[in-house]
Amino acid sequence: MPPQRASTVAERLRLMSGELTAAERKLMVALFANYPMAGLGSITDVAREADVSTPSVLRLAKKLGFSGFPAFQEELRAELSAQLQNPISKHERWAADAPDTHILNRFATAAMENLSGSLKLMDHRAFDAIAALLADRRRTIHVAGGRITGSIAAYLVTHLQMARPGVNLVPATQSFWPQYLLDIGKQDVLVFFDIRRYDARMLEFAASAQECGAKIVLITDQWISPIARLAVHSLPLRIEAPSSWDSNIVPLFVAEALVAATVNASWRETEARIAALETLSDQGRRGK
Amino acid sequence: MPPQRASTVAERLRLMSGELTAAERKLMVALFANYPMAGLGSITDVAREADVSTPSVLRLAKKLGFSGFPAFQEELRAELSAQLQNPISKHERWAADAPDTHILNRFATAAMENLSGSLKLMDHRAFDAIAALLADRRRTIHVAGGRITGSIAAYLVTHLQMARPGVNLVPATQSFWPQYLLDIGKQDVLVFFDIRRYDARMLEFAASAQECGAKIVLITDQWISPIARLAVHSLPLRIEAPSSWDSNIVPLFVAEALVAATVNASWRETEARIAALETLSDQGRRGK
DNA sequence: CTTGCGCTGTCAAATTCGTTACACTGCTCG
DNA sequence: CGAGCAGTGTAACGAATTTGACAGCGCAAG
Repeated sequence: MPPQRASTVAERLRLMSGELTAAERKLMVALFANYPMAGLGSITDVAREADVSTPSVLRLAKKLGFSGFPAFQEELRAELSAQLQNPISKHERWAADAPDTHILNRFATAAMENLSGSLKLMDHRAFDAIAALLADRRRTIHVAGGRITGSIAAYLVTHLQMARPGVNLVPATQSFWPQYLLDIGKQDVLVFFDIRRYDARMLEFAASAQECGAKIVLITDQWISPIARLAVHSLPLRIEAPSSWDSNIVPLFVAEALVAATVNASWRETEARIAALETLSDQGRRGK
Repeated sequence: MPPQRASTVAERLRLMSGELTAAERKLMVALFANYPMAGLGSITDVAREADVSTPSVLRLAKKLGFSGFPAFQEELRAELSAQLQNPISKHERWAADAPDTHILNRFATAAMENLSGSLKLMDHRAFDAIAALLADRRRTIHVAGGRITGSIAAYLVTHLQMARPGVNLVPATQSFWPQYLLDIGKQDVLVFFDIRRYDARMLEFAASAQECGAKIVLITDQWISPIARLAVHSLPLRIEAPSSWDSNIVPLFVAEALVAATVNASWRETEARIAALETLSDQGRRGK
């Protein structure tokens, strides 16, 4: 086990720099030349880079207190990893005065990790392409969700309807689906929310819709719904939660961001619509 | 030599994400969880981290166009090295390769600020008290939302119904409200989602419900709905978004956290219910 | 000049790693 | 319902790495 005094390998090396032999100093110089990347190859690579023999590298590692070269290397990786890690891990206190184990704080941590994890996983060009589809007024939009995700789908529809005409929510009742398919045209866009416990019926529905010529867009979890095979664009999201069920915060996030992107993409047409909606709402309010 | 089309391994993975198998997706998720460090251990480590077998890692590497795992790893190291020398990498990146001004990144920043701001604003004892009310099976729960927040209310109802009996969604159609009031009893709990553009009708409804003896719980924004005067507990949340409309991510967050807290508070009773639900779902699936 | 000590590189053993071959599982299609 | 297939894991092989042992070299002290 490495000593606890100096936290990093670099620090430990500097502390010991007085007691290093010639070969070890060559190694140190080579390592600092681009730290810590230079230490991440095989022991052979490191030795050749510093122009010393392989055992010299091993001897240095042991001198620094590691059990062997792999242990040394793992420490380097851990340091680098910590350095790269998102500052999210900076334990910024969440709910004031509540313990870290409080459900609010645990959920907050999970939500943050899901969000940043999803964004790393996500292809932003797919996102942009979806927004462009949604902004295309020649296309009719249909949004479908399952038992749980139905609320998210409804949320997306509510907002999209404020931004553009021709937006429909696919009914939750599955027996309506066959007749609903009748209204799906060649240029239509179908947005599916499908997260695990994937619904086999929804897959069938997607297949039928695709045969009608509709474009399929999928918002799913990291394990990816089978509908992905039919979709022109898929967004895999992280949805883990410290709970009996999954978290739909990130799907909602995506829905909101898609609406905003859609509005941006067709601002000229949307502007007037939003203004008209405002007027109508005010009238409705005053009228009562 | 790897193909030149996509410059980074991450990019290549995203391009191929549609053609990945289940094990390969697990690897992708694990790799992105801390990219690219997660790929720098031995092939055994990488496999264990993603919970797949060693050959699956190798297969993915070959699928991406590398001659073998070492070639794949060397590419990752090269990327990391380049990234470390560029000061750009200091920017904690959200969506990979997307500019900071991309709507996804702006929304992500807003979501984080809303969440941490809400938690600092929130009284966690009020939260716990609400959870205790929701967990009390002697009380019937009613959840109401407005035009926008209706979806969030529906989401809360869907989940609460899985955890306990006696949970109702107040219908969105306002003309049903008078008759709905008939069913509200003395010990009932009414959860309102009311964020700005507060609905005057909802305030009236809340007042009537309170006169029936129901306990009012309010989830609102930082400007606080007038219903707060009637409520036994209020949770003010931050909901700003870089968009024409407000963000309901934090309200959804609260809904999910409340469900989890409710489940925790009455686990003994809930456990059996969840198990029964599982059984019924499976039967329903197999039965069809 | 010689002796002894410490450092370093060469070599080979042991272990771990990367890779290939094969068998099993679950799904799709006839 | 059975055959075929894609996908996955287990197990064995070969390759590379890591590590220990040993011998040569240089330096310093006697």
